[in-house]
Amino acid sequence: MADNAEIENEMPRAYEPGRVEEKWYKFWMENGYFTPKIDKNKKPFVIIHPPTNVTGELHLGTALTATIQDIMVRWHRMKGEPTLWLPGIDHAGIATQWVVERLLAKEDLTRHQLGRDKFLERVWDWVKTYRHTIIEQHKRLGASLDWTRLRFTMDEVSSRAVRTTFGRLYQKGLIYRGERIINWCPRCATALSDLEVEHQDLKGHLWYVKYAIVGEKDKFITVATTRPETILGDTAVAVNPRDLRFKGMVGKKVRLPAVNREIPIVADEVVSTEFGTGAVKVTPAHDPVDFEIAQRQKLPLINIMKPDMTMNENAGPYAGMDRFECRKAIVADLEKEGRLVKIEPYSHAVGHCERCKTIVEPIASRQWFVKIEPLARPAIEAVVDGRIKIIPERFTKVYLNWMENIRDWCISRQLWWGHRIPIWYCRDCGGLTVALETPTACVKCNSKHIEQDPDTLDTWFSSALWPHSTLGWPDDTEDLRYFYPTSVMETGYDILFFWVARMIMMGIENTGEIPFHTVYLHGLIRDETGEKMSKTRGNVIAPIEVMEKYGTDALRFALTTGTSPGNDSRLPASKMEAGRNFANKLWNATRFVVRSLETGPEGKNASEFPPVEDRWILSRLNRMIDGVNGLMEDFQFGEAERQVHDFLWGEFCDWYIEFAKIRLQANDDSPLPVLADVLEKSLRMLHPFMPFLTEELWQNLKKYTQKTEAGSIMVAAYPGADTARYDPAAETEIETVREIVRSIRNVRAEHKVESQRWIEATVFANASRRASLARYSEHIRTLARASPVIFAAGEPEKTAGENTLVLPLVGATVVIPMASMYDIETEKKRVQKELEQTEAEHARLEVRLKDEAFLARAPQAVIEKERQKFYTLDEKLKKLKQQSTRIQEVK
RNA sequence: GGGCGGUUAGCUCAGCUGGUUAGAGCGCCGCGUUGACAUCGCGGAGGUCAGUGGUUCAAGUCCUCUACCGCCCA
Repeated sequence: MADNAEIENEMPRAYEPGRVEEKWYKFWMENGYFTPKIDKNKKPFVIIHPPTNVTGELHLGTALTATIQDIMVRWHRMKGEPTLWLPGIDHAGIATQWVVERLLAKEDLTRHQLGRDKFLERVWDWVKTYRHTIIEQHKRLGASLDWTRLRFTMDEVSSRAVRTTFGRLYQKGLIYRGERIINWCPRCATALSDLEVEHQDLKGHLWYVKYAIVGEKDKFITVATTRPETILGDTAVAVNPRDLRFKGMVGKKVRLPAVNREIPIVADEVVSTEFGTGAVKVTPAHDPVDFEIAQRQKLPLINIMKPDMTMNENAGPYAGMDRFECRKAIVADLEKEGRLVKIEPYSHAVGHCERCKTIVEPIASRQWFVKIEPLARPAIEAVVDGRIKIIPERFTKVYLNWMENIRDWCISRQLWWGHRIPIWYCRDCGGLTVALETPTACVKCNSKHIEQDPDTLDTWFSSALWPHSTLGWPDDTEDLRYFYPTSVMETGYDILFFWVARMIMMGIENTGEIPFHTVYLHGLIRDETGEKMSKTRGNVIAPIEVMEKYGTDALRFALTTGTSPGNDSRLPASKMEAGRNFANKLWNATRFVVRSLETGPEGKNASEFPPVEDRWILSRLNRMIDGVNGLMEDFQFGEAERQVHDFLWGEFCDWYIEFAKIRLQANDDSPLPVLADVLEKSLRMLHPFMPFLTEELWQNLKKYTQKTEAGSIMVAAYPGADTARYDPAAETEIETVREIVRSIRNVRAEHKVESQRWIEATVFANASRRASLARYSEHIRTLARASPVIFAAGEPEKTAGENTLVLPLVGATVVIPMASMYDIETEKKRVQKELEQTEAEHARLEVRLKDEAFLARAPQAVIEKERQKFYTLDEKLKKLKQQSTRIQEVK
């Protein structure tokens, strides 16, 4: 086993993440732990990392994605499964091209001046730099990705998968070229798919414009529009056939203002009688609904805009104006001509480019589309029949709803950066050649005059293939055979349609199998005030800065602890602090254990009959292990992490270590093996969440415990619960001890006893309990600062002297004679309050236990539990009542 | 217009298939540097679980309706 990572001899007083993180990542890499060994007898666990956008620095969303995936992957790896986590980077067509164009702009250059090839060279340069950054940042996060299998969406293998898929779909008739309404982003100068458009309600106006009816003097029909500039592209006016207001109008013609074109009035079911006047203008080249009307009514399309959204020659006098300028101009003209009937304020949803937020223009254009319905059908089935499970479950409905109403996918982009469409047009015969390898001649006529389609494919086309293309598809590789179908697809719920849905469709289409059996969707990270983080808002937290300030494990802890799948979460600094504090707490607990082991070798004095506290912590440990394993299986990582945290801090540190100190200080080494064992197992439990810290501590501990062969905690076994260690008797007993200690601490605090002062305590309990509790007199003495601690039999209320505090507990009664610190008023209040609380609960239980329905219908175990509770409470209540009466007499 | 989620302590959130006196972190109040840890310890205050009606022996948890906030789709 490699042993090239150094542990410092002396552990510093505080955890310093900066000193250990890099060292361990290097150690893991050098030992090849991230690369799985293919073992045909074992079922692998596989996560294909959804490719990270190459334009960005690591942001919190990617940090969260990586952290959750790393948790799953490290956990499965520790369970001994061959585990593959495959990293990927996405070329991000539009975003990357934009970034590089902006860089060029600083040199006063455009991509057109540079030319396609030179431009692509520049993009590649840029991509290489940022690809490196992203990789380094993932390493910094501790992500145990198999870097030997790193893939980029534009590399050789992925590109071949893209071309192959395109070719197959084309041959099957599922890819076609057609003139349809697409979303045009004038800023990006490309078509977008429907998914890449964000709808936003904008306050605008509704203009009522009257069109003159041809051949009928002074007769008009009035239409309402939110976009008067599109009047120039109208090819009809449409009304609902059942709308009596327009009876007799259908078939007549109207004359368009501004361009003086004659267009028909048509009847179409789709027209709402509620909207505007009931008559709408039809601009088929600039509106999806109008486009459909035009298809049905056989109306011509008139495109009135150029790609940069200035008006073209069809706009007549308005040619050359920008679309918004044109709107103003045309409204002014209509007004002048008296054609404007009225203007109403009106808000409506306007599409914006998801990338650059520019208002998109719906425009009829010739583009490539995927006929999606045949692909969607099997993808729907896979989820409906449960082969693919979505977590959290509620997103199943969202997925199905989208899938069932899916529309054809516009896949061509007027970009240079991306997978160029593998279609060649023949200048001679007009035929199309679709090819895997760049062809030299037309397949139809063998002409050499062929030219490749200038456009590229939607970036999401290549990411849709990701789960199989990364494993070598279309080749029949060993990786593909062994690792596909993969296990889990983990990503944010905002990517459900972009990635997950399309991966399922394409995975099934290309391989005949589902790409993964589980989809795990996490929520979005918001800032302290609940706002979505964005560069424009300036509220972005850089993960690197957080890692530098608090440590990587603290960030991972903050991102995941106590969160639940699919729910958004906020990330205030206090959460990072909590992570850092926990790391430091654990560091110091380990430091204590390690130091103790240095002086007393482990196991030397291991007792054959371990003290109850040892049995207690082992019982608690195994219950925690059992609970955590169950939660992990159930994908409840946030809750699992919280339970490890609570056990380590609240039980191991707060109580067991304190108990252990008592024996250690008496030169009894017997707690050492328990300290080491519980800590070591807990570290393993925590490792998937906080990998750096746990490795550093585990290696420190390992010097004194030779139990494991593993060279690293990340390949040590994930603990399973040893139910033989469950020990209810020990748990009850220690709970009583803790209760006694807490009760004494409580009165000390309430009565403001000086911390240095020792107070007497007498513990009353029944004989058997007394015998076991007596062993804890030293514990109670030390932890509650009580001395002497006396154990007594009999009725505390009778035995106790006048000037005493009586603290009735569930397992015992503590009596404290403390005349010196006695504050009768405080004590009266305390007793009164406790009496009230106990009475309320007592009454509640009494009612329940008298309820025949409860006795008849509740399970026996529940009834018995409630009855026990009632008895102990009843006893406590009696004691409290006596105490209350007694205390009222004291002046 | 259709759908989904949220509403639990001052703040941010857990609370799985209904069953201890509803938890955590932060904040707040009081005390405290005894050899793991002040990035800490001990104690405490603080909640009619948004409202309404119902199912049940039993509801924060299941169902109905309502209000407010947020998101997705059209």
